[in-house]
Amino acid sequence: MKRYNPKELEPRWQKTWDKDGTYKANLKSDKPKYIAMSMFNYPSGTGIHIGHAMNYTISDVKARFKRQSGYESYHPVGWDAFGLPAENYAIKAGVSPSRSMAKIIPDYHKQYKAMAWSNDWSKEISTHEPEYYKWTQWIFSQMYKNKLAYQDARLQWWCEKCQTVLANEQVIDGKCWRHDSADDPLVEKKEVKQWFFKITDYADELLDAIDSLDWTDSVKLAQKNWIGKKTGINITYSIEGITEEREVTCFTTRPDTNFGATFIVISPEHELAEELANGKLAAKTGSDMKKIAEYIKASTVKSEIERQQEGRKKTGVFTGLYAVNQLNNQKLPIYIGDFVLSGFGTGAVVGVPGHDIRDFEFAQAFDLPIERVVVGDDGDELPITRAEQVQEDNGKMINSEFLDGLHIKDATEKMMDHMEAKNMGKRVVNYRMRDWSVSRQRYWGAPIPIIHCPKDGIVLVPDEQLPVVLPQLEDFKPSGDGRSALARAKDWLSVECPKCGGKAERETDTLDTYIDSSWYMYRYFDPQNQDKIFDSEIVKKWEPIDFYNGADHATAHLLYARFIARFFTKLGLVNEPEPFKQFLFNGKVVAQDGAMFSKSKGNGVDPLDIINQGYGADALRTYLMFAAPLELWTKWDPQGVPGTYRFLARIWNLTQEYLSAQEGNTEDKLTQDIHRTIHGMIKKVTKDIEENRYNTAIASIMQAVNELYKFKTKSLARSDVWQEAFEGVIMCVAPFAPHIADELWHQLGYKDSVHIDHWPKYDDKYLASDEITIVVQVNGKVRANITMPSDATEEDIVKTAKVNEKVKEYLNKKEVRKTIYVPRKLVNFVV
RNA sequence: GGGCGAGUGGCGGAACUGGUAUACGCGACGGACUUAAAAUCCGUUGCCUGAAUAAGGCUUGUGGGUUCGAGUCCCACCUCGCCCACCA
Repeated sequence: MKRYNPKELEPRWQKTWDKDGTYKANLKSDKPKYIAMSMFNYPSGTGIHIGHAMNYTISDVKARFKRQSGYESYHPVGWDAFGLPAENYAIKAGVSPSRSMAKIIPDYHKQYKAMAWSNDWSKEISTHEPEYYKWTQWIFSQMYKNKLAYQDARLQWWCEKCQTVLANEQVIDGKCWRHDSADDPLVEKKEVKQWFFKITDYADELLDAIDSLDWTDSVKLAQKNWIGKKTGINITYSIEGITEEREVTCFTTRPDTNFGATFIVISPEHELAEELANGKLAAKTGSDMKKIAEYIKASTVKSEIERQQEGRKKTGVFTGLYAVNQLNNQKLPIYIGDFVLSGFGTGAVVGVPGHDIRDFEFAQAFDLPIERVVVGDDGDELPITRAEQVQEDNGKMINSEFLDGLHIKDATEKMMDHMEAKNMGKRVVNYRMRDWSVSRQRYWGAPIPIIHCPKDGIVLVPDEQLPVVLPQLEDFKPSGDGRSALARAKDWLSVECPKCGGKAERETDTLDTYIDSSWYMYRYFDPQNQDKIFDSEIVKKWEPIDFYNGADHATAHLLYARFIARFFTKLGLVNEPEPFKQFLFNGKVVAQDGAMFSKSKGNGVDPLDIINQGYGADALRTYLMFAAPLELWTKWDPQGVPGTYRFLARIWNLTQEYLSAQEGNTEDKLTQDIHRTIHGMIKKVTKDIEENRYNTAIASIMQAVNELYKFKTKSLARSDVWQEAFEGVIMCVAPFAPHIADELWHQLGYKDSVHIDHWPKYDDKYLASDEITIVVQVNGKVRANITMPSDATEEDIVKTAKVNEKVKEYLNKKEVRKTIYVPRKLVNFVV
């Protein structure tokens, strides 16, 4: 008998599939289409790790399942090759990033193939190739032409180590996401001229569509929070006793509490603050210009993390000015405080210390009055002196004249109506989301296709001159003045202005790599197109992506991709505004102690090691999909792969036994049992894979195999029903363990691959048994099981249950007050 | 601080719309084969009392509730994980 030897058979099948083009997708096929993919990989040079093995196997199983089920199934492959890690690695190693990519990517090919991911290699893409980034640049041009790209000088997060600006989501705990260890520097704010995409124009669209997405709920919620839509009111206050006439406008979502307002705080970046600091304005009674200027300076230098380290201790400075609350003519002193953010709302807030914790803390720090205007569920009406009395998000109004007695929700509406009628304020909507900063001052990215002309200003590179090819440089370190290394590429830099033909200079910023990854799924459908970004006809046939998964990038990447898809619909390039029909936010594999696998900790698990130890990719894939539900984080168990290896070997051994058995008949009872087992398995596996519950799908195959081992002790013969059983098991296990499946499929006599168009069908008629087991309870406790013919009536069942010895004991001649009967399942006697 | 999710054997985890809790796997123990080991196969394995594969009791983080019946539904609390975080 041949032994199960993955080391021999796996490479052999990989070659065969390659040669036969088994996984090549025909995008013009008449079959129904299906595309499953995981977020593409960033080739870092360290190879794939167990986390990649997890991610890509998830979408591969899905793609294989659909391919077997008769779909034209496409499992694409590509590389997110631009970006900082490759560039930093190149700086360190002294090799250009393009050269190191040329070396790294072929290594990845080997690893992907060893894992048996059913990729269509003929359509491979990489974002760093000019053929690809030509179209990334084209997207920028389209944005610019549609007035969705603009340049603006803004305070940006700046990482000293990266020498580049960072998006908000790239700042983690006050540090750069790439440099977040203890000895790394904190990020700073720096004023930089940046290119932006106006994603905020799409905020409502992006928000409204979220509910209808078939995505992991936590991701949908994260997207909603990221957009952060808030409806409120901008209240404008006039300022008293000032040298020039001024107003201050505050945004609030809680105008109902406005009778409790006792002060106003503006952000250090507020223009009023600036005017006070440079002496343009002052209170008639005098403002401490020096103190104000010092405070502003100190707070801009202060990093985010320093502010956090100070906890909630509020700082600020009085301006000498007062605003007037028109509701009750109360004078509200105006402060400058750094807890107020300039980027949200109007950069000014009205302080209601009785009902907002931050305002309360500020009031305590500056000894400002605290008024109660809401009584919460606790009924506490006492003056507010402690923090835990603050913040009633439910309650009724007091001390608020015409609002008294109203619930806060109704009071909010009434106050907004009142303020709008009296011209005190105007309803507004605010978003947390800002425009997408797309400039990076780094070398390894797609150059922004812009030319700066002394005469014509900003000029777009004409489409026919794209791509603007990234020049080969010896030294790609940032230039140090805030510009990328491209600023030193003098030949490249100097260019003829497309408008006037005069001497001009290229833009030296490159595009954020999130743009590369926000449209790559479309390029998969037409990877070689030289004339267009892609053929819309093919894309419209294949969109949306049916299945997408990943363990990271729940907000930024997915939101940007959705934005680009919506932009593409407006350009008529695609039909579907939502690019990903289904998104699964899968869990990660972590070390046994719960720590993340990482190179620096040296606790990584290399999938290739496990394969080469002799367990094979099939056992590894099966273990990863079996260990836990896909959305859960899993701890790596070194005993796990041997376990699934054993399971596959059991299938192998049993099949060998069958193949060397004599031809013969299988008796009816056994035939029935085998049918029930196999068809039950097929039903469960089909449903479970469909619903992304791979762990229980595998469990039910294991269970069926265990059953077959029992059945074979009765009689194992080369009969139709046994043949059907082995084919069923092999087809069901094929998405998880593709090599052993195709090998055994051929041993069973087939000449084609199990992986195309071979998914078993089940028939419910085999699932029915002629006997049913009924649970009998007395007072809700299980006391007996009875076996009844499957056509037994309720009357029969209850009668039989009642006379059961065990049950009789518990009924103990007492009167049965109530009998509950659950059809074909259970009887419960209440005494 | 806010939001979301999860607590089930020694471990990873099953359990459909409330109906036999602990499927499947790992580990452990026992047996068969073997000179021996590995591999393989067959058993046992939630906890407590019991000699018992007799019988009984208990058990899904804790405490209450609804129900004939609760891992599942409701309320309160505890613990852990993830995400966001001075967003007005």
